[in-house]
This record gives sequence, structure tokens and C-alpha cells, in this order.
Amino acid sequence: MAAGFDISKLNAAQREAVEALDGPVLILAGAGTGKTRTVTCRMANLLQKGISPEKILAVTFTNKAAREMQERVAGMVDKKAANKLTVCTFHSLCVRLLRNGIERLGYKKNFSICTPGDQTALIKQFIVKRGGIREKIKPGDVLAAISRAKNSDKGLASIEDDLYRTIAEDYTRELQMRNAVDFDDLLLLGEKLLREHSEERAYWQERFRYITVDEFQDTNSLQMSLLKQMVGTPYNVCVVGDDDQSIYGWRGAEVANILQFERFFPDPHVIRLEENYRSTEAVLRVANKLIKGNLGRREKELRPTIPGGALVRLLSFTGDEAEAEWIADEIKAIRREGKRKKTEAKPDAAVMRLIGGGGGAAEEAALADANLRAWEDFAILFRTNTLIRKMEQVFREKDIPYRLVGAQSFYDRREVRDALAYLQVIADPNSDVALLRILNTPPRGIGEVASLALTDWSREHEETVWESLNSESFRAEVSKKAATAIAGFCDEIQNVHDQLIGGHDARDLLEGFLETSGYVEWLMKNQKSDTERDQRRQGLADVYESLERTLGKGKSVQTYLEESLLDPQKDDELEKKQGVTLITLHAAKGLEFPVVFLTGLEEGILPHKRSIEEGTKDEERRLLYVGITRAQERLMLTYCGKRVKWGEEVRSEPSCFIGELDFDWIEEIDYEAMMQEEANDDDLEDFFGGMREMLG
DNA sequence: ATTTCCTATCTTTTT
DNA sequence: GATAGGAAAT
Repeated sequence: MAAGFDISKLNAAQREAVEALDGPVLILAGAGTGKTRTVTCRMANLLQKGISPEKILAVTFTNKAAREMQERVAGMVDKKAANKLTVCTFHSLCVRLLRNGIERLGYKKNFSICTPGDQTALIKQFIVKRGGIREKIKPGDVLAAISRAKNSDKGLASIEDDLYRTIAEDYTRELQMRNAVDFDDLLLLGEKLLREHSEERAYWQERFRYITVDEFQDTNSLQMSLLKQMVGTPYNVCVVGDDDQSIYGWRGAEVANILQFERFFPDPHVIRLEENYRSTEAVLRVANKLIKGNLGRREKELRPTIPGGALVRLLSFTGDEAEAEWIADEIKAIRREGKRKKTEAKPDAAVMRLIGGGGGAAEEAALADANLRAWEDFAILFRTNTLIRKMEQVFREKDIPYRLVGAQSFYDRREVRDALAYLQVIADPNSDVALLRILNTPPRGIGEVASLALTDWSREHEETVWESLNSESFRAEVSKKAATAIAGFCDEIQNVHDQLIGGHDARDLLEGFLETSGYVEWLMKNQKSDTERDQRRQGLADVYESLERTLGKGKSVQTYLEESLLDPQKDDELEKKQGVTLITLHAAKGLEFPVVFLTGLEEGILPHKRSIEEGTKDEERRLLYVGITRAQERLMLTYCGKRVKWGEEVRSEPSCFIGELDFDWIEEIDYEAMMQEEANDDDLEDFFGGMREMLG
């Protein structure tokens, strides 16, 4: 039976939250106040009170958070019950809604989901078509406008610029015709389905009687509308959020939803979690002082439970190279200090080898013995993904293991996207977007001219691209050479598709087809080096493996494709990877680390240049606040005077946020001091540190 | 049609 | 420093 969960370890507010199961509940949970523990305990409590797990839904912001929550509940109660819970993102929830009901909205059941890459490609086409090329219109800007419009309640009509709006309309029409939806459509259509079809609404409201929404401050108005449709009376809905950690305003997130919530679900039970168990007092003082700079927030302060602690360090460097190298060296140094709770274990020969600069297996063995901090205790936080590169480079030079979280997404890799497109076409040749992608990849004689004729033809005849390709009258329209190529291609696809329908193993078919179609050969030929070839090969291998794993769970190919698109993290494997964490501030939300380095506190980076232009500096301040509150024991804030940008050195000014920090809890180390400390001194310091440790 | 080489532009943040 | 898109060469 259920192992149970220990409610006695919770504080009064947390316990109150865990026990408030019925009616609307609003939990305002500051950073590090045991939010996740509280929410998971609350779910466990629902189960223990006899609520059927099928009736419980928890919506999180990322798939990673969803997996984590489910695992944690599973650790507290009966595993089988926990696995029957529905824990997912708004987007995957909508896929579920639409898989059943999208036909009511005029789409065919086998709709496909467009990736951001597909979106960009489409938008580019229309920019060209509408003559936006002269005006230097960027696809990203149009997409952003579309997304903003779809997520607001006004729709595409709210796009001011005529050209933008025209392109947006073209794009929407094209998607609809191709029976495809983008990420925003998932929410849009999901909400529409429930709002316009009472049978659907009734079904889902009955299906989920207890709903929890995590990171509620990051929901936008569309997600809020969706939530309203999902929740039936009595309103057993619990939302958890912290206005100070709202960092997705650019995606339409509205902190005002917290107020909205109280209006729509009247008299919620409001619970505040303010006692922080994560960080030292020093870290929290700095965080609290900083966030006070934001106006219009709910006044609250994180109360420390760990008094004192090491001062937060603020360091400046001459350049990004120096910054990265110092961080790497400092990590090695702090690591050698060992864990906070020092045991009496004496360093031995292993440490000698370590100081001697040895590496590899010997070093790893040394670590285990010598009570050193784990690499996983460290995290380095960056404002943008690109800033991570320099650090990566230095880590490689200095032999420090690291893991990148969500940096360059799995599904941004060409071979992965191609392979998935192939798979989708094999599963359903009528998937237009995917078919167009692989039509001439590798080059098989169906070039630009033929491709253009094809899309025009299919649009005109209101048939899918696949149908057009197979039509004799279309083939008569293109060159003889192209027609032959098309015929051959169609045969190949048809053949593989038939085999899949006939029950052939999808993985084998995909792998085989990528070989016989010449894709793999072409891919390899186009790589410059062996390492690149290996990477591509690995990418394909990863696809095969994840496909096999998913199918092994009894899921369909279609489900695999959907999950893949919505969950671009390379799930378990990435998490198991060992090393120092390199991560963006956005991706770091919800995580915690004993030692945190927060880099690039510079004007134009944090706050980001674009935020200054757009007047959203408050959000940047929250972003910094999120970064600071990730730290448990030690926090280092760094900035530098110049940075290499596009191969060119650019001057950098200290961030305006530095002036807002609480210097009572900060130890500042400036340029001059650093300059005087020669590299040699560092080495000596390291050496004597090691000696002292050896002598006990 | 395809490949190759040159150039322009790029950078927030994520489902 | 990478990468996508265009022009020129095959």
C-alpha cells in the first residue's frame, strides 16, 4: 500500500495548503519556500483521501517539470496510482483534447503539428510572395506578431501593420489547408473546442475533477480562458505562483491572471509560503533588496531560515575570457573545499594525484574518496544561450565535465528534423508540411520550379501535396525529368507506407528508408569533418532509439511524433548526464544549486538591450531575482569590461542592477585587485590550499 | 539541377 | 563565428 508522506515535516502554511483540497485555492509561493514539495504532497493527499487518480490533472509549464512532479508523487504514494495521474503542459493537454474533438473545428483527425522551423519556412515564403523582402521583414518578427495576436483575445485583426497582417493571414490559411496547427493553435483550438462545444466541455470537466496549475504567473490570457473552460463546479482548482518570478511576459504571460483568478473562482483559499528553506540569509537579503525595485508587486519578503552564510561575491573582469577562466578555476577550488558538512576523512594519495594535475579515471576515483563537492553542485547562469559558448570552450580546455540544459534543442538539429519528417510521411503521406520538407532532401531532381508548381497545384485543386504528386495531370505539367523523379519518389514512399500499415516495425522501416533513399549518404557527404559526421549519425541513432522506446510503451507513431515535437528535451539521458550545469536564466527557474555563478551582469545583456528598448526592465529585474534565488550556499555575480561579440571585441558597461544590490551582504572584488593577482599567485594559492588539506 | 563559394546578418528568453 | 541565402560555376 501507499508508503504515505510525512506531513509533520511541513510548516503550518504548507500543511494548510496540503489539506485544502476542495474549492479554489491560490498558493502564493516565493522562491525556495518548498512549493514543489507542498504541491506534490497535496496531490498525494488527494490520492490518499480516495480521489481516483484519473480525476486529477496537474498542468506545469515544461515537460521536465511535469515528469519531475509525477516522479515525486510516485515516491510518496502507490506508484501505480501516481502513474495514472495526468501531469502535463497546457500544450500536451490540448493535443489530448484535439485528438478527440478537432473534427468539430473543421480539421481532419490526423492533423500535424508545425515546429518553429516549419513556421519560419512558411513565413519566409509569404514574405517573398507579398514583396516584404525589400522592407527587410524578419520572419521572427512576423511570427512574434502572430503569436502575440493569437494569444491575445483579439486575434489576427489586432496586427496593426497591413503587410504583417496579410502575411499572417496567408500563413493561417496555408496551415489550415495543410491540416496543420502550430503551438499557439493548440491552445487556441483547444480553448475554442471547449467553449463552443458543450458536450466536449462537459466530458472534460467530468474527466478532471481536481486541477492544479503550477507556475501560474506564467500563464497568458488564452491559457486562463482554457482553464476556465476546464474547471467545472465545484471549482476544485488550485493554482500556484509567484508574481516576482514572472519571466515570460514576452510570451504574453500576465501576472494579472492571479487577480483574475480571484474574480473568476470566487473566495479562493489564499495561502502564502514565505519561509525560504533553500538559501542562506546573505543570498536572500540581496534578492529581497533587488526585487523591491519593482513597482506594483505584491509586497512580500522571503524569510530566511538559514542565518548568515557566505557573502555574495560581485566580481569584475577585463573580458569574457578572464571571466570564464576564473569561474572554471574557482569551481575547482570550491570543489576542493569539500562539502559543507566536512567529514573527518583525510585526503590521501588520490588528492596528490589531483593536485599534480592528473586527469581521467584516476581523477574520478580521487573525487569519490576525497569528499569533494560533486560537479553537479555547480551551476552557471546566462542571460542568453550564445553566452554559454565561451564557458563551454574553457571547460573543455580545463577538463571540467558539464551539461547543457535546453541550450541547442534536440529538434533544431537538421538530421533529427529530417528524420522526423520522413517518419511522419511514412506514417501519413498526406502530411503536407513534412512531405514538402523531404521532397528534395536529398536532391532527387525535384527542384525549385517543380516544387513551386506543386504547391500551387495542390492549393488550386484543394488536394494534399501527396495527392497532387500522384496525379497524372499534375505530372504532365512539369518537366519530363521532374515527372520521372516524382514517380520514383512516390513509389518509394507508397512502398514503405504500405509496409508500415502492414505491421512492419517502424524503427526498421525508418532506418532502412533513410539508407535506401540516399538520405544518409547525402547527409554524410555534406559534413566537413569526421566529428560532424559522428554527431549527425548520433542524432539519427537518438531518433531511432527514442522511437523504439516510445513504441515499446505501446504508443503509436503519431503519438511519438506529437510527443517529440512538444518535448524537445532529450528526456532522461540529458538529466542523467553528469557535470557542472550551464543554463539560461529562463531554463533555471524551479531549479536550485549549492553554488551558483551568475554571469554577464552588464548593460545590454542583463537587462537585455531589447528589454531596455521595449521598456520591460522590470521583467529583467525579476529574471535576475530568479537567478539569485537559485543559489543555496554560495553566489557569485560576475561582469566584464569587454566581450567578444561576432568575433569582434565590444565594450561592456556594468549593469544598472548592480547599484540596486544590498552591499551589506556583498563582497566586491574589482578590476584592479584582479589585475594584481597574477596567474602565478593563483597557482600558488591552489598549491598551498592543497597542502593544507593534506596535512589536515 | 546541384554544388560551391561568398556575403550579410545575426542573438533574447520557450511551448 | 556560424549560418542561411544568393550568385556564379559545374
